[in-house]
Amino acid sequence: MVSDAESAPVFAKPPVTLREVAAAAGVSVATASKALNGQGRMTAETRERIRETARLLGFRPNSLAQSLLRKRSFTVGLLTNDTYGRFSLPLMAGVSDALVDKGVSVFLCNVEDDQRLGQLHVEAMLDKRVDGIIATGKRIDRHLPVDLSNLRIPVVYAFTQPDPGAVGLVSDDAGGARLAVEHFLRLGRRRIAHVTGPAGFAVVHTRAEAWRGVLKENGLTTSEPLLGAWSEGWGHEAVEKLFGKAGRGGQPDAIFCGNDQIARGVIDALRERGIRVPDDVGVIGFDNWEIVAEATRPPLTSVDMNLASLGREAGLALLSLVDGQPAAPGIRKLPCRLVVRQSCGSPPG
Amino acid sequence: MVSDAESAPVFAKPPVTLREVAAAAGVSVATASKALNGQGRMTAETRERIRETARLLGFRPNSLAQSLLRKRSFTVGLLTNDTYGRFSLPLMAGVSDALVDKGVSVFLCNVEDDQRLGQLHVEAMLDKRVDGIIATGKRIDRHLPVDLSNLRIPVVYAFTQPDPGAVGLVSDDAGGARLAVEHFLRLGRRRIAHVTGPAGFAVVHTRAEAWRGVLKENGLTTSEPLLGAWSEGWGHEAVEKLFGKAGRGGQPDAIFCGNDQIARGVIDALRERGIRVPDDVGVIGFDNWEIVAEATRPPLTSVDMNLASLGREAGLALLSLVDGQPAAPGIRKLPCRLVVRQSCGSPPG
DNA sequence: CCAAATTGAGAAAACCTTTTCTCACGGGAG
DNA sequence: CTCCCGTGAGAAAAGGTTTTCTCAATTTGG
Repeated sequence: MVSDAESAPVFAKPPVTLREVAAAAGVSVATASKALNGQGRMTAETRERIRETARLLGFRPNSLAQSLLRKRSFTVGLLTNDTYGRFSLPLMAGVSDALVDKGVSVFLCNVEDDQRLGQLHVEAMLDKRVDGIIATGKRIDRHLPVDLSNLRIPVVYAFTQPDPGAVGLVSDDAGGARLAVEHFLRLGRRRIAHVTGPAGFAVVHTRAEAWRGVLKENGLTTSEPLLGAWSEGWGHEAVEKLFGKAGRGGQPDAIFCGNDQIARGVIDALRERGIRVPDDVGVIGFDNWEIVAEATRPPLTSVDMNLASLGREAGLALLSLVDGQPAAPGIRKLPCRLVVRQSCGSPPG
Repeated sequence: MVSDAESAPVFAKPPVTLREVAAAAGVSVATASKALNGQGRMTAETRERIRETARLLGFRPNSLAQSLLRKRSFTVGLLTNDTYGRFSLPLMAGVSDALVDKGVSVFLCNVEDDQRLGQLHVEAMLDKRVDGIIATGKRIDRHLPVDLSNLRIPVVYAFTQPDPGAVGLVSDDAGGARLAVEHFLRLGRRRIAHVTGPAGFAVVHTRAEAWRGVLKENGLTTSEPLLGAWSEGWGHEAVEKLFGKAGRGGQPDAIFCGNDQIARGVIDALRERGIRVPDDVGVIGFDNWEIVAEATRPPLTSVDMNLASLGREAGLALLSLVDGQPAAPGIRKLPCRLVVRQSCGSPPG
């Protein structure tokens, strides 16, 4: 039977301090500290006795005290404005994953697109003496609504526009696009269209350039990319434009889409027109948003930006900056990866 | 012109300390502290002079030192296993949102479904002296892979299975289901089917019970819910089952779906069969996953679990626990909200 | 057997802030 | 003129840990 008196104030007893360990082991705090950290000189027997005592008492050093002294909090801030998006989550997981093993914890700071909120969070992080900051967002070509340029701690930008002279990590969108188009070429497709998002996004142009580049390199005729919205609806419309005038020989046998939602719209529209995917037309998307890619019929081949890796790299980059290792400023691009499902077809052989 | 020597080691200068402020103002640290905190006694003139000095020097108190003394770190941990999911993100945003104004920062800890990782994160949080922990996940009826039952700090569970005797916050799934079914009834629908996820999920039964309950209360005949998967594919199949035998008079005029993906599959399948939505059959989904709900044709009416509010409430609950206010243990259910779009139809009038 | 070197361990300062005491000084009351 | 009290401000301890310095005791070398 558990009494109320027993269960209620269960979180009252304070943690064990080094002083208590020292007392229990019959040594000074200095000796105890050195014993546990493998520092200083003492008999192996003493060291072991202290360690055993600490273990028995469940001693865990107070990070706050350690941080105060060492001027390292083993804490970093993660700033994002991608509240509901799907980009920041894998990225955050990657960051967290890279850092937890080194004993570094991550402050999650959601700043929306709000200056005031950004300011608030940055100040809170600074006050808590974070060792560094990772800035991330939903767009590679936009700044967060905060100024991180004159902080006295290192900053790494991942999947967001870096300040000039700062360290930035982004996905290699051009490379990702090449991956898709070259895959189509290997499968024998020759008339490859590109349906993508609005002109206002930098990645729209990056990917379109790469698409066009691969076609040119292979001596194929190029056309204009179809710019629209990042939506299924636009995918439908685009199919209308591409296949509207029936019977024309110039209709594509492959469509490279700017994201998975567009691709989904494209595939649905093609099916409704009785055009078979992948037999008549192959489709490749971008983002590899699994829940969408796997629900299309057939399942969607898509370019994955490896956001978790990006997050991991960002975490590691920040850490080495914190350790005083100067990092080459500028933007580093991390490779994408093509996840092949069934929407792109199989080799002709 | 900015010289390299100037821009490179920009994060070398240490922050201003209270001691420096005191020196600059010609007082002791004690007086400086009191001046800035509005404590102690001194001439208004002295206080103002110190404040002005602090402002000029850009002094910000070191949270680490404050925490050490006050035994409050103004920091909480947020534990989740929903790495890529869409539930935890709005929830986390809500938590962060509720706490940032009170100067509390949130440690993001992604534990996947990994015991070791969970252990690691909890220990890191404890070492950093978080004031409390919020546990959240992707399923209401599953525990996180960590034992939080004997911590000496308060824990609040949000959208995950709480330990017995703990404080838990979840969405009111039964209420949400009622919202949907009653909406159908108000629109004059009478034969309302229910297509939902696998039997292994508690919410499947909760929502199904509520659905059946509303039908019974209104004297309508009830049937068995169709249990399957949380996927579009299952939505398709379910339509097959419901409308397979053509001509039967008992075919539904409304379908309440267990999530938005199922609803999406249902709507697509209905369209392919030439059944008009919402004219012939109304459809309502669950989760209000906007990116899906808005892409269905027609846009999907759906039950929103108000996850951001849930997160906010969880944050506030934890805070009052931290402040020593005893909270009633047990599970508190927060209301859902029906977001009406076009898939459910309009009133007959 | 003595001086020197080494060893084991503790004292104390430092990190930065808050808070409780203490104290000097000036003014008012008796 | 003395006593007491209120006022303004500083000294010091506390919080938990790390690290440098110091010192006594023991061992080594001559």
